[in-house]
Amino acid sequence: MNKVTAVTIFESLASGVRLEVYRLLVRNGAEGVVAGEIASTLGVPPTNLSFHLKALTHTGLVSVEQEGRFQRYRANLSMMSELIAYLTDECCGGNPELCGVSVKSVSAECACSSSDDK
Amino acid sequence: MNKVTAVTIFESLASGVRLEVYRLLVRNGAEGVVAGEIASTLGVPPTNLSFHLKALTHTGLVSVEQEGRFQRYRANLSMMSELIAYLTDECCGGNPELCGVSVKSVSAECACSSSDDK
DNA sequence: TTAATATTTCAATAGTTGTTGTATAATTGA
DNA sequence: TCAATTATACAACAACTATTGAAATATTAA
Repeated sequence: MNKVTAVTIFESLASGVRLEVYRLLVRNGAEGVVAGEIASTLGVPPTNLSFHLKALTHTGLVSVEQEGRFQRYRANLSMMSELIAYLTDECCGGNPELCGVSVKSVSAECACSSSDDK
Repeated sequence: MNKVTAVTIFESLASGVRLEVYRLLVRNGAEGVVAGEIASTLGVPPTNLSFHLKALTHTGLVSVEQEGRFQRYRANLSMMSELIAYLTDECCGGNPELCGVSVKSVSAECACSSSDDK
């Protein structure tokens, strides 16, 4: 994780629409959600949603897979783990355990994001 | 943690300058850093730094304490813990342990942020 | 092939954010 | 008190972001 990537991730989530999209995808885990369903669930016009989904996929925070004429989106949780590590790994001069924030890395077998971890 | 607060925190960190400030404060833990030292360490003009510090303190991500004519800033790590919890607590329909991301809450005795946890 | 569905791209516009210099406020030491 | 130091507030401008509707692209079904 580097500064530019971290800033881009924060920009990705610094929008009410994108934050709701991300959380919806986190809740739906490996199953993911297709674009039209995201739009109807959140009440966001498809044009606008597409704009925000593009921002989220561009950072890698969300992945997309074509499924016939649908686009299925999923949250990429390992990116979030890396981000948290970046924010805390130098805490107190390199002793993150003192800070009360810990992160386990996402394993390949993770029930929540396995189909999404390539 | 609610949506508006979370978006505000992400906005706070969605800037190279603010992210560097935050990480500098995390590294310095309870000791904190005064504004002038932040400015010289990061090479940011005082006027501009003040703008960014205001944004960080406004969200509560950073706290400030007056010390004579200096303003001493510190990272508020408990806010970060809450944010992470907000992002992951409904993962996989309420089973965050499946996601590989865990967060311990910041304790009052935390060596890193104790003088900052009021 | 044609029509319908799902999604994205484009262009226009409104609003927001970041940067700078100058001016101001607050604290300290002589 | 006065001058020096530290930091913030304000105003102006450039740059970026979000939203919308209309048009385009891609897939499926008839």
